[in-house]
Amino acid sequence: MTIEEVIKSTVKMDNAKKVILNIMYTQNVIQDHFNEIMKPYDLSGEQYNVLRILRGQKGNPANMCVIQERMLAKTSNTTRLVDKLLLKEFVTRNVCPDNRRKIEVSITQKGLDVLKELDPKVDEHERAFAQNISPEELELLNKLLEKYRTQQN
Amino acid sequence: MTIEEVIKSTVKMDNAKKVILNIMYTQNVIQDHFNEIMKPYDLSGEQYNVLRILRGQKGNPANMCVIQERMLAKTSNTTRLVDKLLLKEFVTRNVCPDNRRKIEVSITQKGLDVLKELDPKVDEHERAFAQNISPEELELLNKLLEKYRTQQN
DNA sequence: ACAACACATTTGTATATACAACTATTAAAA
DNA sequence: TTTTAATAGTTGTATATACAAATGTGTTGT
Repeated sequence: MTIEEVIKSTVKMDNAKKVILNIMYTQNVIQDHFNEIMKPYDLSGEQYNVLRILRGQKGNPANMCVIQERMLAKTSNTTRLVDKLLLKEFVTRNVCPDNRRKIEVSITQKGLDVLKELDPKVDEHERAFAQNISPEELELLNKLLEKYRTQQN
Repeated sequence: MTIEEVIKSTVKMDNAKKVILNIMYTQNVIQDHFNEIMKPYDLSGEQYNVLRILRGQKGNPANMCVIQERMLAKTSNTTRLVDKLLLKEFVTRNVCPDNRRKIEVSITQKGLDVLKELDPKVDEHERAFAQNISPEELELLNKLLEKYRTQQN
């Protein structure tokens, strides 16, 4: 399905506009698919993302600002995401003893367990899309996207 | 900047995962840039999108479900987006005389004026990203994205 | 020591997304 | 004709995004 078909556009668009719409729409499709996976676990995509970052810390706690800078959506509100994860007992939150401005967030065993259960489903989600194109095209797509979003002043 | 640098990942990711993150992140970058343009006009990206669809009707009103199906985010709440546009007097809303379940939404002159003022800025926004890659690469990117999101059962 | 500033995080407010439940209207079936 | 079902849109609730203001803590300069 072309992007024109998706938005039922009758007029011809140039490629610059089409790429923007294609990226926006593809992101929507991916996110909807991902949310379907998370739904039975009562986790949002961004909550999952925070858990994944915490697991990546390999036992060390992470400050709020560390979590923030590793997230895709740079403006999301880490405090409130962590609040939700706390309620589900997937993380712990403590004031940093060295610097009382900082907060140490750690993933709990319960959080690790849910991630482990999700791992194969997330892998499958990633592979499902990737299988639509060849490995060479996959690599090309990565390169093009990285080049596309980098302002060449 | 590669996607690994963006999310400060230390571990190696495979291309399937990288493409997903690249698409999600690129969409974020585009959207942030677009929101910057809309900000002085007190319009959100989705509100702009609704106005653009209404202009595309060329004088004819659009039902709520027509607007809905032409939007990128298929789950967004058209009622409330139109509410906001009504307050700004960018659209009108009337019950359809032939079928009282339906609503006819039309863009006002004030709405058309603000779109006209935005047109060059939106064009410039689209071109700014497109200029980072060649016209051939732009076309290839479109093809790859369309292929990528289409399940080949 | 104290003021001024920087830093880390939280809180408030508006908007948007996700999705289910609800209302009103029209169409179809019995 | 009455019931049932389908359609179009609205409303409610929870979560997330966007961004500014506020809070509390640490650091630096005088």
